[in-house]
Amino acid sequence: MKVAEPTVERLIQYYRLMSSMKEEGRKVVSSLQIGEILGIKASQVRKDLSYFGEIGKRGVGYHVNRLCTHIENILASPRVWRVALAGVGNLGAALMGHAAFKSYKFSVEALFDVDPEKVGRKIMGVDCFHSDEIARVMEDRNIEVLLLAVPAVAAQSCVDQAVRSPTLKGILAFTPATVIVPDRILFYRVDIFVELEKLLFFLKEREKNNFQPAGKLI
Amino acid sequence: MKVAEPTVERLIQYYRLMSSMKEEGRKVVSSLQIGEILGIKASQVRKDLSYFGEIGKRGVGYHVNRLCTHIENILASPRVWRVALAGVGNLGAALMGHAAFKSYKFSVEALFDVDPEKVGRKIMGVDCFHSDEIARVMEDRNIEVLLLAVPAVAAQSCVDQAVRSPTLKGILAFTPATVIVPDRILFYRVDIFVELEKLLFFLKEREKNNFQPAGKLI
DNA sequence: CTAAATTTGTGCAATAAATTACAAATGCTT
DNA sequence: AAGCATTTGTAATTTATTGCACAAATTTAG
Repeated sequence: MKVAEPTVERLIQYYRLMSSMKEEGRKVVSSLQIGEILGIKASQVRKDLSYFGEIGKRGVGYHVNRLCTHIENILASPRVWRVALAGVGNLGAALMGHAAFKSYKFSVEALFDVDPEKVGRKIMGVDCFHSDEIARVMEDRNIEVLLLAVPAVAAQSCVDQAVRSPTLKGILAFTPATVIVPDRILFYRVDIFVELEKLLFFLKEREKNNFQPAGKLI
Repeated sequence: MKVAEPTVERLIQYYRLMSSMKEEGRKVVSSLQIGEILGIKASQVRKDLSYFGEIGKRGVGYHVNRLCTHIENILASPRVWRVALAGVGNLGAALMGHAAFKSYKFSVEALFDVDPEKVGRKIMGVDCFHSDEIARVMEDRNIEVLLLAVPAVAAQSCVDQAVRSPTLKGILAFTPATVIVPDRILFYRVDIFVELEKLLFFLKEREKNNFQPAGKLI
């Protein structure tokens, strides 16, 4: 039973929404209401939510607490993933400091940087090593996931080192650089500049057509 | 003639690759080679590139300089977009400091923050205003695009202010918060934590199936 | 208790995107 | 100059994703 990527993405959104509704004390919600808030068609919401079994109640809607727990189970981790962050510049710091970064799904077990000011110290409670030690430390500390927040020029060399550790399973990269990664490693990318380019491109298209061809909502 | 989003995304990748090949002095490249580097099927590359007219040469491949200019024209801006950045924390600073952020396609005309240390000063040459002034300043300075790098709790209020300016056309948000945006505004989102959740989810799925069902490459 | 109003779950249709397969064009080799 | 090896462009097909429409379940009102 495999789940499509767009479905997982929406499940995460539903989960966030249910969490906040739970806090507000809301008890029940319909697919139409979920859809309106998130900019998704109600039928899509129902299809996504029913994929893992009947969880709603006909004529009523979805029970917020129940749905929340349900999605939590679907998205649950089998264990706490061991993560390392390479690049403790502004972006890395932004990540570390972000509330959403404190998750029970993973723990940050090592940092890497080339700045002598940072190497050898603990930053926010985590040991920072020199980037030359990525392979060794990742294996020693049994790191499964690498978050790559280094400058574009350093990206490939960090990846090359990281994949030498047999413990590595996935990489999430925040760099516009093209990197080569072996098939056995799951690779995801967050590319701010691609998104910005896309926004400007479709802004131009809208202007050309002189008005709005219904872009993305939320 | 409308262009699909996945196509635009790949065009941006092709453009980056061609730029770097151009610098390396490479003259010719085939769809197969492009595809291997970027993790895209050669046929997909050809379909994307031929969409705007025949640009390659059969039996030979694509001329790097020519292809570079070609894609540049497709992605070109009609003018320099006027952009503002709300939230000059770590993430905002990371953006401002990034090499890829210096583009001839847009110029940053205003910053917004609530920190009294920053408000009223120039940061990297750009005036920083208090977030309460978003609506006024955006209209005064004719800002068309807002980059939203504020904490989740502040996101909706910033958007509400920004959409009051009739000059606003698009928003790129870096927040996991759900925000309501009117249809006339083009809205894009970069959500690091959704990507991280997706990575962990599919890592779990791989493990469950005991081995790799060919994930995303690059 | 019956009828009307909601709202889910889901088979089927429609749309979007990726892949295949191959003719046409080009260059290289002999 | 003829034949072979490349490589593009694209029509046709396949796969993926979304949207529609309606039966089934539930609640509310009279």
